[in-house]
Amino acid sequence: MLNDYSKEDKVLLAVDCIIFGFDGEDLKILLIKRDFEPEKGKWSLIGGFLKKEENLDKAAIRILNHLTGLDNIYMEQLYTFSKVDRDPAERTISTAYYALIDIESHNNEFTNVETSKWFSLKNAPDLIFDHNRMVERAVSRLKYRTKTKPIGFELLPEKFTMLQLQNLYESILNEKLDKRNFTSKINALDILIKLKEKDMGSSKKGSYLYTFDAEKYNKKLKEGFVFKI
Amino acid sequence: MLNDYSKEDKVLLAVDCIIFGFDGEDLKILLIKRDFEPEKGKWSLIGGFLKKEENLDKAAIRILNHLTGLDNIYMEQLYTFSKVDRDPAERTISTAYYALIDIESHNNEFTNVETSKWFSLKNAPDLIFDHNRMVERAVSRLKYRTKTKPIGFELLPEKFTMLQLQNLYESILNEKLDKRNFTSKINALDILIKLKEKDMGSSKKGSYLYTFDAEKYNKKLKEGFVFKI
DNA sequence: ACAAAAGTGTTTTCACTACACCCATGA
DNA sequence: TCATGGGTGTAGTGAAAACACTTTTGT
Repeated sequence: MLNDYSKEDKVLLAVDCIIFGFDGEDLKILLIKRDFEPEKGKWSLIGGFLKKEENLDKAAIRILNHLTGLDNIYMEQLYTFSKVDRDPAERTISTAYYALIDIESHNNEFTNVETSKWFSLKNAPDLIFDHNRMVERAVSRLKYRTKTKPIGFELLPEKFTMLQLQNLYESILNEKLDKRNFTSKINALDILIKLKEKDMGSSKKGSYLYTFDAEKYNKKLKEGFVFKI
Repeated sequence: MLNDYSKEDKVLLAVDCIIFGFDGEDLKILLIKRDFEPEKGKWSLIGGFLKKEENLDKAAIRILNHLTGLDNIYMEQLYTFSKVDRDPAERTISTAYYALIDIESHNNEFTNVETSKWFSLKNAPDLIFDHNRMVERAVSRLKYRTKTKPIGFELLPEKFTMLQLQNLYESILNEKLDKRNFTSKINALDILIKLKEKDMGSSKKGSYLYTFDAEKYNKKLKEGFVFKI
């Protein structure tokens, strides 16, 4: 006996992406103005539909790349949203992914999408469908992840100052941190390389630049190291 | 302009359930022997397909109820698995849910499914498709949740002893805990009611029974209390 | 010389860990 | 009376939090 799959309902499976960015000040998300019905003209996450011959991770990468031109971006599956009437036009299920990108380094690559815009999380507009809930869930996942994995660096340029890193963590966790405690905690992790180079942009004295040492981090992981902030 | 949803691929969306139970000794999962092709005769999670007019949570509840008769069970969405050839018979996506049930109290309700069986996690058989990966992910989610939410109580009878609770945490976290430290940590949480009643089954002295005080817990939550073990 | 941001240590506090003996009871 | 599991407290250790002054340099 073969189970009769053919009797079962098939559905459209969408993928929506919450794209986080950081400009040194605020945590931001990238939104687009929808240029088709339903909800034309309202702000929305970028999204698309899963194709039969790809898996969800691939679909998310494709959709992100298609709308932003970006490649090689940190992405993670978040949750699958399935309220029956979530899309008034048609029964769709949506698997949400979130992505972390460094705004500064990729600023010029966005020219092909005139309708997209970065919003500070705090004053982002209302979104279509259940996209607000998706963003909420993404934010809380991001909080958790940054405490337990070094994914924060995905949001920063390759070289960054300790203060930028602290600002990033403060934006994500939405709380003030103590400068000395933060610095010594990060230094204790021993996964950054302190460069000879200084960033002279923000002060007369200048502040040292750091990079994330992925190789060292992975080596430490294998030895049982646990990232924790 | 309307986006042309009709050009997009539709897929079968399955729901698979990892059902955890606890018998006072070991953490267990409920599996069924598949009685249809493909993979007939092999062990598998219980599953079914999403129907057009229900959301995933409802589908998971329906599937669990249909195969076990159980109702009012803690369930949580885990992850959506989408490898292209995960089901050799047909392109399906599967959203996994995990459920927590108290084996003792529901032991008799399983009579309608002769092909289902509880397995200790440690010596569970190999499962079909990507179900092993689903179980792995469920176990690690369960570990995290039990540390940060009082969901462990879902796996115990309404009344339980401190030792049962400790055994449960030891099974889930897969490590030995210190009896005195565990007891005082739990007592410090102040979310259990110590009953006058004793369980005389396991010793001559008898051990006090407790129940989870959901009302108190919710009240404390509102006041900013953070559950942490 | 002074303004403005960078950089740096110590003390206190609190949570977590390790650890061992008496109690109550049924047989 | 003794064997069995139940129940309980304290001291020590280590991580996190609180906290302020000196350095550098461009203007």
